[in-house]
Amino acid sequence: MLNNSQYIDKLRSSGLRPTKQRVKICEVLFNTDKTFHFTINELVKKISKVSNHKISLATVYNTVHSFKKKGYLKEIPINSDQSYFDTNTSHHHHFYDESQKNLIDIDDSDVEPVKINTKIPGKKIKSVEVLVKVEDDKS
Amino acid sequence: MLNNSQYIDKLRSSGLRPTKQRVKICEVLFNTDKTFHFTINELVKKISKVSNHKISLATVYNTVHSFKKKGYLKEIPINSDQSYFDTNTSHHHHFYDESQKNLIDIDDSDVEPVKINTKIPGKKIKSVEVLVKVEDDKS
DNA sequence: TCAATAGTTTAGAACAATTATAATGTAGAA
DNA sequence: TTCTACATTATAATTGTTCTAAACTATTGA
Repeated sequence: MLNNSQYIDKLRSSGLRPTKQRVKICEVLFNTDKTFHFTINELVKKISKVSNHKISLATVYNTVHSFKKKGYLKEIPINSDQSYFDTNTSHHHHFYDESQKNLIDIDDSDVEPVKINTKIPGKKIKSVEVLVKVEDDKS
Repeated sequence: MLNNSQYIDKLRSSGLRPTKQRVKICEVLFNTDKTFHFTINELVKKISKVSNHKISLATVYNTVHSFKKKGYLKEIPINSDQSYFDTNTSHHHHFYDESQKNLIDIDDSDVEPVKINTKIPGKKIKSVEVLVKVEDDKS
């Protein structure tokens, strides 16, 4: 929940020029209490709903990728025809409802720490993500 | 590690006609002690290495999808430009080395049971998969 | 204040993975 | 053997994403 000048500062301080397009995308992504999941397509639609000045698809891709690189967004590992991104960059997990193609956050505190009793020589763990696939309970 | 007539039985018993192509793909996928991970592209290459009668790309896609539906293959949830499949359909997890785009199995016994302390009304858990992303340890 | 320049945006082309199409082929049942 | 439903095939179509190269703009420093 920041205002534009704060987005400008944030962008500048991370080495990204605060262009109109980037600030607009910040507004759409971060001007809310809730974090959310989105695909590029959904983001494009949301932008055009909020703004009358359209941002080109290439710019949306570029911006999402640079925000991901800067750590403002996370990519969620699920198999889908599209990539999902998450404005919640804290450590957490997901339910994925395959029937409705719906993603739901699982708070890190709702998952007991995952203990991995094996390792790969020369590699260190970067992240541990749990994906819980659910389906309709017909019982 | 089955022979062709066993694959034929297996296919027939799951309602899939044992065509030449499906039996050949069974051989390529399951005629080994080790389970492995593959993309459709890699599978196509492997088939053409083993056999001189080529199977069309569409058939490989169709077959992999029907094998997945029958539970002979699992799709591995990672973000990539291609889908990864796994001949190991038992419950297990993965390391993903992003720098080398390399997937490594983690035995279920090497991961302490993942306890999820929340649920979604009306849904039941279908699977719980852990993806551990690793990177080079420069320390 | 005003170029210079390096980073950005853009439309559209290109690309790659996957799916659809529709004609031909084949397994299994009668 | 013949019929029918299911499979395979080559190819076209589709879709998500990346590339390209020209136009644009934020920043620097003269």
